[in-house]
Amino acid sequence: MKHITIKDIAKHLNISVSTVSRAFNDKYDIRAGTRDLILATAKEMGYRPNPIARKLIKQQSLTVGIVVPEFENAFFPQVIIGAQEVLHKNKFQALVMQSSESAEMERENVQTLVDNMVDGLIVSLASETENLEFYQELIDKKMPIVFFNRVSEQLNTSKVLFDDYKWAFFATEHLLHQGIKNIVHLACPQKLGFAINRINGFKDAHRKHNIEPGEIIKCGFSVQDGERVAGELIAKNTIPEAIFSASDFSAIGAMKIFKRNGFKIPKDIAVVGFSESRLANYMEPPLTTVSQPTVTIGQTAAELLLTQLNSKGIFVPQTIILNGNLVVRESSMKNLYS
Amino acid sequence: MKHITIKDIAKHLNISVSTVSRAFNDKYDIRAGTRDLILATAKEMGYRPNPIARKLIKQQSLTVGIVVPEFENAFFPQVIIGAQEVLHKNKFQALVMQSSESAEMERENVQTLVDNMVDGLIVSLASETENLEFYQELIDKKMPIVFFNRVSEQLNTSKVLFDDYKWAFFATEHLLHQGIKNIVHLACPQKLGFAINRINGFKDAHRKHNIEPGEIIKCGFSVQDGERVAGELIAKNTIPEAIFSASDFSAIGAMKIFKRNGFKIPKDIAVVGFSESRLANYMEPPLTTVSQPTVTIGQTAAELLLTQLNSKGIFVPQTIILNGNLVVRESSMKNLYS
DNA sequence: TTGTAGGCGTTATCAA
DNA sequence: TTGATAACGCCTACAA
Repeated sequence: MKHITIKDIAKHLNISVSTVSRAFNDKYDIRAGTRDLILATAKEMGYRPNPIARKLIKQQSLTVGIVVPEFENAFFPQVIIGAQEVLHKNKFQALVMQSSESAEMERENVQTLVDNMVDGLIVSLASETENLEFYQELIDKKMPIVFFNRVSEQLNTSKVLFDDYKWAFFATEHLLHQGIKNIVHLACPQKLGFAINRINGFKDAHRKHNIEPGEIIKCGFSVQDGERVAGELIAKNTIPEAIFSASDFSAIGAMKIFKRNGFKIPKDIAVVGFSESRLANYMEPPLTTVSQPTVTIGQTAAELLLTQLNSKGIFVPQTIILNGNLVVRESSMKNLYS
Repeated sequence: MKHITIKDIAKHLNISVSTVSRAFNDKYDIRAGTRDLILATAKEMGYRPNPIARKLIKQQSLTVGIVVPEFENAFFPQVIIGAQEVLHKNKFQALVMQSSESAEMERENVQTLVDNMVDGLIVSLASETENLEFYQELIDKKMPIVFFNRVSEQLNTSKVLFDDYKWAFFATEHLLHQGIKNIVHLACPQKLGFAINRINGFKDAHRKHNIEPGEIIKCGFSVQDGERVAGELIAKNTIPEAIFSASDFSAIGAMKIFKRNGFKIPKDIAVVGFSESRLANYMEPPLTTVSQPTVTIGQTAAELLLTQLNSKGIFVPQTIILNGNLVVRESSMKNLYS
């Protein structure tokens, strides 16, 4: 495809390319008349400045790379929308890449973005693999990076996090307050930094109420994982009074199996999920879950990155911990029926 | 961030930049020894070819732009994953942009991608607005574009479509076969090309069985739209024996309201959705729906685009219509209970 | 206020 | 087989 260039306009108007260039960069001296003429004919000829050429010469791209482990679930797309919104307002463009939960693909993606001269990166780690040196090297080379949600303690950058401890605590307490004493926790893979925070929240809520915490079962993120665990509990005949799951999907899977085996939710087993999924509100019964401020996470990450980009010189990484809320629905309201 | 360049290597090795360049482009004559030396030191120095500079001189970017109206739902992300897979195998990179269902933003996105010298575009229209001339101009300028899912008949390009007519027909027939005679269709916004195909499938299935089609109600894509319509049906006391909805979400909303008002699904009202959402299988009862081959749609679109990119010279646009299947679940099996 | 010329990191055409 | 050199489209001293 043929692109109109600054040269075409210069030739057409019989002036020099630098004058044309100046018309598109206000900061230079140029007669208003000629500028208007240039702008007008440029528009007429369908000229658009070539960002590629600009990137090359300015050594900055006005582009930010966003790398997420997946965008199959609602969480990351919403974060991306938040980030894009802020970036767009600040004349920045977002390049989005997803890593399909693969550390290798994540590395490739980041590399591609760096090669393409992004000015900064917003990243959520696919997993806590050893490729941290790779990030450390980038950071050493002064590449601004903001991590969110899935971060590493070892990397000294700005971060946007959710207060997993607190909301796991509250979610657990919400069950304890109803007099429930036997809660099983379906925990996320421990590789993910927040898993331990959710576990600690679960434990400490019990401690506060002087109740022995129930079993903590390792469990994946998926519906299938929840189904499997519920199946095992039924097989062992160790049915808890409540389930607090670190993911909505495993909660939903567990709920499905329990219901299929004749248990009533929440009467026999109360269920609380985590990380408000689109499904939660349409479950039977609707699922109580912790809602994270997804869009705000994205906005905040973008803002932190822009701050860093604008701070010529010294910059101190910040960690921002965002708040959420517990969306109480029927699945956890045991005393409705008591 | 400082990038190592071809010059740094040339200086380091005391050779010319052209020799270094050649080492990275096999097709040129270069002594194996020097090439290996260059490649080795390049690696050591952390050099990576700058794709930006390459794009500029080669006038091709090995990059494809993908523009979708949204990626909140599962559909588009899956299509994107399919497209990325094929592109990646062919050394192409995908730049993904979403338009939040806004024609204006879509135009901006496409423009940005074109400015960034993408070699081609894969697009699903946000809506059937008048900005079609914009696309027509691009097509006239020889920009390869493949549309999918939401397309326009006016644009003569390759397209990837789903056989909406056929599957609406089958879905309707699945209800009629059970002896259901009074089916209401919740139709998509007519602006979307496939809405009319689904409506025609619905009508023709009735025609085949010599049954008068039930009411066709205009309805949006969302859960709320389905809730509203169900509410209206209840208010008017015109409860159908079945609902065939052109979207899973409106089906789910309708189901929710019907259930809340004491109707049993599928006993009182059978429900069929469209476009397999992640929720469908976890509804109560699980929702019967038409499943589209999302990943294949993306793969096919990418393949069509690559074909066009490789076809130096004459190229004839193709339209590929993909097949799906009806996932029958409990929500539509009325005769289970009769 | 405008033009000339050099350069951003590559590739490609010539000579050598 | 290698090296100068001119592009690609744009920006920006410096000169005019």
